[in-house]
Amino acid sequence: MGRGKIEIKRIENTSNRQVTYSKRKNGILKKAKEITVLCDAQISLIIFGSSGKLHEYISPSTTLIDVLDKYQRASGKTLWDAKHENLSNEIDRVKKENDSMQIELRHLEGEDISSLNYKELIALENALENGLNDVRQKQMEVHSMFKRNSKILEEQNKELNFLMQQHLAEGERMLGQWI
Amino acid sequence: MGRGKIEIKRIENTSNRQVTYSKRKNGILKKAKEITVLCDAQISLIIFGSSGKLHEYISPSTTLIDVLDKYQRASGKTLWDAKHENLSNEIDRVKKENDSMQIELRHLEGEDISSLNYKELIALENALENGLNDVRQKQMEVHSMFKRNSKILEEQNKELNFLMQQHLAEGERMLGQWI
DNA sequence: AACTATTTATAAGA
DNA sequence: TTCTTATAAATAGTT
Repeated sequence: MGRGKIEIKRIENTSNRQVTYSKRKNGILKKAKEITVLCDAQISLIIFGSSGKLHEYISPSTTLIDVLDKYQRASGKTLWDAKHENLSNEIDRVKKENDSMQIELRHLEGEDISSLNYKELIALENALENGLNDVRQKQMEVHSMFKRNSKILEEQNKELNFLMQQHLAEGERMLGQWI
Repeated sequence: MGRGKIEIKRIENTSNRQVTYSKRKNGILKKAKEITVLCDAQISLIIFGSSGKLHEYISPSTTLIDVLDKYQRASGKTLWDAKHENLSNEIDRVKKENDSMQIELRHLEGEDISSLNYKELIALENALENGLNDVRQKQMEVHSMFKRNSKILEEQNKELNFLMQQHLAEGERMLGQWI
């Protein structure tokens, strides 16, 4: 149907392929319209060119969803449910991720640690100590900043000396409990 | 395209209409196949004749679901029903939960704490200290258990006394840095 | 984007 | 339905 006969195989020349696509796309859309009018068929035609551009035809007085519903009933294949299952699986996956994070969080917050063995307990302690060190270092950085700019450092120093005494006493007390 | 030209309007004669449907249905299916091969287009064609019989063509190496997914993305139209929307929403919700837990975890592990303000830093420190206390208390419980059953307690005690001296010295050192 | 020689699809008939 | 065939329609290659 043209100056020459062509084989039905991929057209390698890109611009040729695009021109042919454009022509035949119009052709098939026209055919789709004609068959719906002539034979009152119900039709859904969705085309993506290699560029990814969408072209569609849905017969009038219906919707794609109607066609797909009818398709499911007629073919016995499931469309929504298959999609549905994929989503459910993703939810399960994310929820499991969630649960394990929740457990880790609870452990870091000191809850449910009875279930841990000694090795896990040590690892948890290390994680907490590291975290605490980082936080305290950060606090110290913040504090240094204040220090440079503050005139009331002396007052604070006094108070902190007092607190230090308490800390030391507390340290003594805790050390007594250590074993 | 035939012995005579026909108007594109419904063919009233039923058997004529069915014959034409059958011919044109084959024609459009052939056209659909050809355009996918020639232009590597992705295509979904679903036809219901007036008798209700289903005919379809889906381009090879894809599925109707793939095409419909792509269709949704390209057209912005929603095909999946409310059930789907609910599931999608749940995924979003759970993923958000996930993200905030992840952030919290990272903070407890001492990462990304630069973004916290001082108040948040204090709260984090408290959380970590509480966690650490709980963990250490648990460790102490474990230790007590050992203690009751162990003969080498004396040796450990000596070592711990030594460690205590270091701890106190360290406490002094840290307190010096505190301001 | 038009043109046109050919191929292809198909309407009508058998 | 299927085959045949005259004719309409689609389109490949060209400009």
